[in-house]
Amino acid sequence: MSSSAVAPQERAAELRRLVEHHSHRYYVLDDPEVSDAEFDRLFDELVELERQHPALATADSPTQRIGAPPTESFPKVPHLAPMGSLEKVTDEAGLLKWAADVRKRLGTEEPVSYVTEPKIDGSAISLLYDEGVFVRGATRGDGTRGEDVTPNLRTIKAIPLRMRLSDGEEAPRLLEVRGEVYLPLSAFNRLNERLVAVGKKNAPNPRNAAAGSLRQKDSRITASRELSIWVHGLGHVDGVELESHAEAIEWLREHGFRANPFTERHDSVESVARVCREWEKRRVELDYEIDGIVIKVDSLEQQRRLGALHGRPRWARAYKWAPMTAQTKLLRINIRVGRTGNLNPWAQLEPVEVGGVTVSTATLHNEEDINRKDIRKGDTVIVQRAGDVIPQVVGPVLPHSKGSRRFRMPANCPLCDTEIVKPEGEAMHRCPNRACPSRGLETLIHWVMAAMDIEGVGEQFVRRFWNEGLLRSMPDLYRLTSEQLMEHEGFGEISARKAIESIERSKEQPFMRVLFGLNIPQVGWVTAQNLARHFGTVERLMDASQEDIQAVEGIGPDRAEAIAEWFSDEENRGLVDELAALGLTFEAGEAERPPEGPLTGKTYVLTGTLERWTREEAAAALEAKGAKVGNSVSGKTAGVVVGEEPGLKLQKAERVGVPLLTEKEFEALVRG
DNA sequence: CGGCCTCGAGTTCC
DNA sequence: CTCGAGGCCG
Repeated sequence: MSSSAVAPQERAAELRRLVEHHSHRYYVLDDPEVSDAEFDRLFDELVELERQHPALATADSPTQRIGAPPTESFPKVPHLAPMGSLEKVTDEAGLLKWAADVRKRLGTEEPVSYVTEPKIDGSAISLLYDEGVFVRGATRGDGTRGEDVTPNLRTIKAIPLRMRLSDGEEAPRLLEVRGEVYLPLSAFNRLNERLVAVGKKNAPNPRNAAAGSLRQKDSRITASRELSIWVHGLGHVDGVELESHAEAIEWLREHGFRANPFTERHDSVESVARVCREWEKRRVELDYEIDGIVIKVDSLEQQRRLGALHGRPRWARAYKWAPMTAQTKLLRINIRVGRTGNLNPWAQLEPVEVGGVTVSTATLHNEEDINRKDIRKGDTVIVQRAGDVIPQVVGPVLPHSKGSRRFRMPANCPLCDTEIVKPEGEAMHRCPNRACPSRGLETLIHWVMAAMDIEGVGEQFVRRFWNEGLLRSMPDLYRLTSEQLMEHEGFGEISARKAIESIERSKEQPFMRVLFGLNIPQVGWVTAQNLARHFGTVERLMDASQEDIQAVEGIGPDRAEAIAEWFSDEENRGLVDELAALGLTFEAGEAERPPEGPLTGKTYVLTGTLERWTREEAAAALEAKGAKVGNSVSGKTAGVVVGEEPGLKLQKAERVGVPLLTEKEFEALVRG
């Protein structure tokens, strides 16, 4: 039917070659040569041609990746060469011990090279090529037999359906390629968004999502999951002569396979150790999860001599880092009432080690968040440390614990029994009772710790004397005597006097700190400073109208209203008067006037640790020149000072294009 | 009104 | 650190 002069057979072969070529550029090399539209045009033409001439639709045609009918189960198939698992080491000592063992077995005179590659947290698979054509793919299974998931693997575009061969080159009779199928983090996030949008359970982590996607009965679902693959070695091979692992990786690349770009060869174990250390920090840069580094002896001849023990090769090790995520039991969901009256649910967990520390509690933010993730009391949950620091509950490991129910915020405050309110459209529930005991206590802690920074008087001190009934408000603090303290265990004459002295000294703290400590809604550190500077004295602030307040930098109608309302309350006015009578500072001074300097109007951000400066010293030096020190990088940031072990702010700065400063450049800046 | 940016509030461990 | 939300600018 075709009007083309070219025979359909030839045109199909041509199209298949082109589609394969561009697909390889796009999915394996990440370096496309043609537009997506152009690619689609070629692909569509091939589909149409094969529709008209069904005989042309061979199994290795790129059109045959999707559309296999659902299978009932996955048959078990043997691996030609066994898929061993790797012995692991967890620290440098273990690595060096292994290297020493390798040298001993090979003879200490013999040089040994190693190859390192990221250890992908995905699903291990083996791909079988018969005369260069992909015919079967299987999971690891028990190492000798795995599950045949060929239709699903065919949907992964980075897996060549046919090996790339150079002119005249003959494909090996049989070839096994080993690799790790994984779900890129970006695809994982998209998947979870989709699942949640249609009311389905989200996947707990990319590894489970990858394994689950691979075992879908319907390969069309697998096709929608955007899986990819890194290949990292060969199993059984017919007639290919190679001498080293590095050569094998190169050979795989040449034949169309996708091998990880961070595969590196090393001549010393010290160099290997450095890579293991470096990647523990750098792993967040990748769009896939890695949980360690795989180290292999490079020479295949040495590998053969080293052999295996209990199916585990002596010539390779997995250097595994402490996990960033862990599973543990959610014992119960507790409620804390913050200083503003907000109700914060938090998880009491069975203690578990995550990233090197033991975690037993984690915030759960609010009711909506808990139910979006569908976290329930009694569930086994996944815990991770966000940004490597703050523990967070990612989600439940299904199924839920027996008889569990969705979480509901209590109707009444757990501390004062007042009915809880939740403003429409807001995420937080709150206890509206301003006299709620929890708020009083939290306000005092805020005063002592955050605002006044009273040395030797911390949270434990406040809690203790609160419970004794000696401390109910900020003024009470200034009426404490050393005699009263000495009646309590742990306070001698000296420690009691010291505590009272530092409380006394806090009266010298500047106006802005006092304002911050009053716990006025929506007034934090910055707004307190702006208010103090703008009004100068507390009298002027107390008498200001809402419009007056709105004239302050950074304050709009919402904050102005909250502030005006706070100062119109009789109880609050009484508190201010009482504190003023006790001698606290209610007039702006030096602290409220930031120095003018060459850097006025500029904001800098610090990340990592500097050699010769603490964070505070560096911030003070910048502020002395008139600069502000910000916490997050944005397009308006004047520069980011980068120290050792920088955090995510460095990447943000690079992305946004903010200038980076070394410690030297920073010093020149604050000196000049 | 949308999109950035900044600020506030709560947060964990040792 | 992260989230949510208020403020501000175009």
